[in-house]
Amino acid sequence: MSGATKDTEDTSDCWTVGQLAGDLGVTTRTLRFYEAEGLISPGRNGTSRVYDHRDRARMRLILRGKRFGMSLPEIREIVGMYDGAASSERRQLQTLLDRLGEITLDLQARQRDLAGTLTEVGDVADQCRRRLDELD
Amino acid sequence: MSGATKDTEDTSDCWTVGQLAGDLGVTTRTLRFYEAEGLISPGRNGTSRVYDHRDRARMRLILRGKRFGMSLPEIREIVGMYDGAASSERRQLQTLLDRLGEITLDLQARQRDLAGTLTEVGDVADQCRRRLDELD
DNA sequence: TGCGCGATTGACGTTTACGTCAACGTCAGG
DNA sequence: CCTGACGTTGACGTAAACGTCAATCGCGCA
Repeated sequence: MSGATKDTEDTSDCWTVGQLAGDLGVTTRTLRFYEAEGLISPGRNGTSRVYDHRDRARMRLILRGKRFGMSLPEIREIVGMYDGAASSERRQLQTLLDRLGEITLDLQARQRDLAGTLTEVGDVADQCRRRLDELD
Repeated sequence: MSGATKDTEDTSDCWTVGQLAGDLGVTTRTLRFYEAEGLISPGRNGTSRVYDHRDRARMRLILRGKRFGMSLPEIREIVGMYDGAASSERRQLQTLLDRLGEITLDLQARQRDLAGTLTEVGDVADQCRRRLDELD
C-alpha cells in the first residue's frame, strides 16, 4: 500500500484527454486541436489518446509560449527543438544552437520591455498616490 | 533657417495616419480600427485624422501591450488608466491604484516566467554544446 | 442488457484583429 | 483641367484558435 491511490494504471503516470485538460486548465478540444496541428503526439490505447509525462511537459511548454503571446506555428518551432536537442548530427545541433541564441536575445529584449513597463506602471501609481495625498 | 525641415506645420509635432502608421510599422487600417475600438481618439483637420505626441505615446503603449500578448479590450483598460490618473475623485483614484497593484503582480509573475524560460533555454543550449563536444 | 459516462471523429460556428475592396472627397503639381 | 497621391467611410473577406454540435463507439455496472 503505497501513498498514492492506484485505481487503474491510468492514475500512475498516464492521463486521458479529460484528465490532462482538467489539470492544465484547457479543454479537450484544445488538446485535440494541438495534436492536429502537430504540437503534441500522445500515444494511443486503442483509439483513445494516452498522455505521458513527456506530453505533459510539452504541453506546459506550449502553454507558456501562449502566455508569451506566441502563435502556434512559433510554438511548434520551439517545442520541436527540444526533440532536436538529442540529435547526433553536427549541422543540426549547430543550427539549433544558433536559433537558441536568437531566442535568448528575444527573451532578453522582452525582459527589458517588461522592466520598463513595470517602472512606468509604478510611476503612474506614484502619481495616483500623490494626487490622493493632495486631496486632504 | 532652422535645422528642422519645415514644409508644412504637419512635420513639426503632428502626423497623418499614413505617417504615423509608417513610423510605428502598422497599417492605416490598424490605426482606424483602434480608433473605432476606442483605443485612440486623434484630432481632426476637416475630416482627416491628426495624431499628436499624446496619441503617439498612446500607440506605443498599445503596441507594447500587443507584444505582451494582451487583447485589445485588455489594452483599452490599461491605456484608459493613464487618462484616469489625472482624475480628482478619490474613489476613482483608489480603484485605479488597486488595479495598478494587480497589474504589477501580473507583470512580476511574467518576469519570473521569463526568467525561468531563459534558464531553460540556456540548459538546452548547454546540452547542445556538450553533445557537440562529444562528437570529436 | 440497457444505461450513462467519457472517448472518438468530422463538420460547422464564432471571435479577434485586422486585410481588402469599392466608392468617394481633396489637394498639389504639370 | 486632369491626374495621381493620400485621405475618408462602409462593407465584406480572412486567418488563427478554438467552441459547439452530432453521430458513434467502447466500457463498467446494477
